[in-house]
This record gives sequence, C-alpha cells and structure tokens, in this order.
Amino acid sequence: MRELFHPKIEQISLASLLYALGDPVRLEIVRRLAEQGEQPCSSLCCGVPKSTLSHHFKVLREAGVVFSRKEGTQRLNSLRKAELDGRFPGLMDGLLAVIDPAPPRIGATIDLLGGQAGRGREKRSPPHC
Amino acid sequence: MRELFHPKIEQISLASLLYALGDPVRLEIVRRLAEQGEQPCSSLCCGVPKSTLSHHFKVLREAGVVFSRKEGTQRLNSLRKAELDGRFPGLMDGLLAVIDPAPPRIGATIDLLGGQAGRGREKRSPPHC
DNA sequence: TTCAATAGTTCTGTTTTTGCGAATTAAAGA
DNA sequence: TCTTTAATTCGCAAAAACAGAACTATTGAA
Repeated sequence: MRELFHPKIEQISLASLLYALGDPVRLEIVRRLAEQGEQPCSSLCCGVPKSTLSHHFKVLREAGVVFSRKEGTQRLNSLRKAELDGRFPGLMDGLLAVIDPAPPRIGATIDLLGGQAGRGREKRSPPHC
Repeated sequence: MRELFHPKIEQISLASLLYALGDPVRLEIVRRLAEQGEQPCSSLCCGVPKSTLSHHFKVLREAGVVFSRKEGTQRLNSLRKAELDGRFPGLMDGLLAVIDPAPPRIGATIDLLGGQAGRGREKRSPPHC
C-alpha cells in the first residue's frame, strides 16, 4: 500500500470537483464522511464491490475531496472540508445542506446505491483507497 | 427538430445535477446562461465541435439544468434557475458564486475549454439542442 | 415553388471510462 | 510462518464521450 497522491487544493478545478461529486455512491461517501468524520473504506462497502469502491475513493481523492492516511492495515479517509471551504467558499456547506440522506435503516449497513445517475471521467492517474 | 424531453424538476437527483455540471464546457455554458440569460447553442460554439456541444446541451437538459425552446431555426436555452432553487435551495447561487469566469477576451468569441477535468454518464435517452 | 443558408441533430467509428470479479500486495497477529 | 483483514491492481465487457460526416428543419430569398 504505497503512499497516495493528493492534489494541492489550489490545483483542483470546480469542474473536477463537481465531477467527483456527480455520482450517487461518491455523494453518499461524502455525506457520511461529513456526518461521521474519518472513516475507513471498509465502513462504506455495503452494496458496492470493493474494487468499485476503491475506484470511487480514488476519484474523490484525486479531485481533492478526501484525504487518505494509512493506519495499520486500513486507510482512513476524511473530507478536506476546511481546504475546500477556502478554495470554494460556501460550496460544500450548500451542497451538504441539500444532500438528502440515504434512507436510514436502523442499525444496519446502508446500501450505497439508490441514486439515479452520474458517472464521469478524470484526466489524472495515480491509484487509491 | 422535434420537441425535447425535459425532466420534471422533482425527478432530478443531486448526483445527476452535479454530474451534469462536472464538465468544464458545461460549466461554462451554465455560467454564461446565468450571466447573459437565454442563449442559442450557436452563441456558445467556440472551440467545441457542434456535435459535441449538442451532446453537452443534451446532458444539461436531461439533468434538468437547462430548458430549451424552439425559436425559428434555432433553439433558445435558459437556466431552470427558479426550479433548481426550489429543489436544491442555495445550491446554484453557491455554485455560481465560485465559478471563476473564463478569462474574458474583449469582444471575442470565448474558448469554452480550459478547465482540466470532468466527464460523465447518464442513464436517460432522448436527444437535444 | 425551389434553392440556398443556418442551426442543430443523428450516425458512426475510435477512444476512454466504468464496474466488477479475480488475483495481488501490505500490514497485523496468532 | 501462516492467516486474516484491508485495499489495490489486472483484465475484460459494457457504456459513454468526442468529433467528423451526413442529415433534418426552418427561414428567407429568387
């Protein structure tokens, strides 16, 4: 598990940020990180294959949305909220305010799917999660 | 030029909206519609092939971002701002506030490109622009 | 009415992404 | 060292993006 690439916050464009957020799975990840703080990938795996989730985290990381640090055998991800707030004032708060929380199933693992659209591309390279 | 499909505003998801906005060309289109009001596709064609632009407008339209009406030989596009404000309060304003305007070239056609990332998919079908 | 011009769309082929299962790597602990 | 857990990478099939070429619709002459 090698160290991961994190773009400098001033390098990220609004389009690439929105692109990263334009997927229901990734949006749900962001919502949970905002709500629950730092989380390992594994705590969000429900309903999505690991390899796919790894891809989504990579997209989020490369778009500057999340920061990942190694911690033993897992990787802890957190929102780069303060940095994003500095780069795009008000954007994340406005966004988090309108994310409708995925229907909560009491005490259960939550299905990350359910949204209806949003896929995309990137132009960068390194891996993730 | 047949009539176009416009989703009901309550049908659109945040993810699909963000997906549509997650492309530098589309983001620039949105910025200009917000700034200049209703515009034909042709007024935004600079630097992007017609067929590609048509695709981008289709994505925006199907994501509920723009409304298109026929007017003679052209199609006039406008932001569905009020509806979007109703569905996702504050989101578009927050977004428009942080779009950095493409470098203005005085009196010239503006190159729509220049951003660095953001592509995506959709799950719908009908055409556009 | 017929022709030409303009605005957009659709078609088609190429390239890029995505999503997922399978195999792999890394770290931690018996 | 062997196992378990966590996550990445590989490889393939399906989908989408892009852009050029061809097509359709509308307008405005001639």
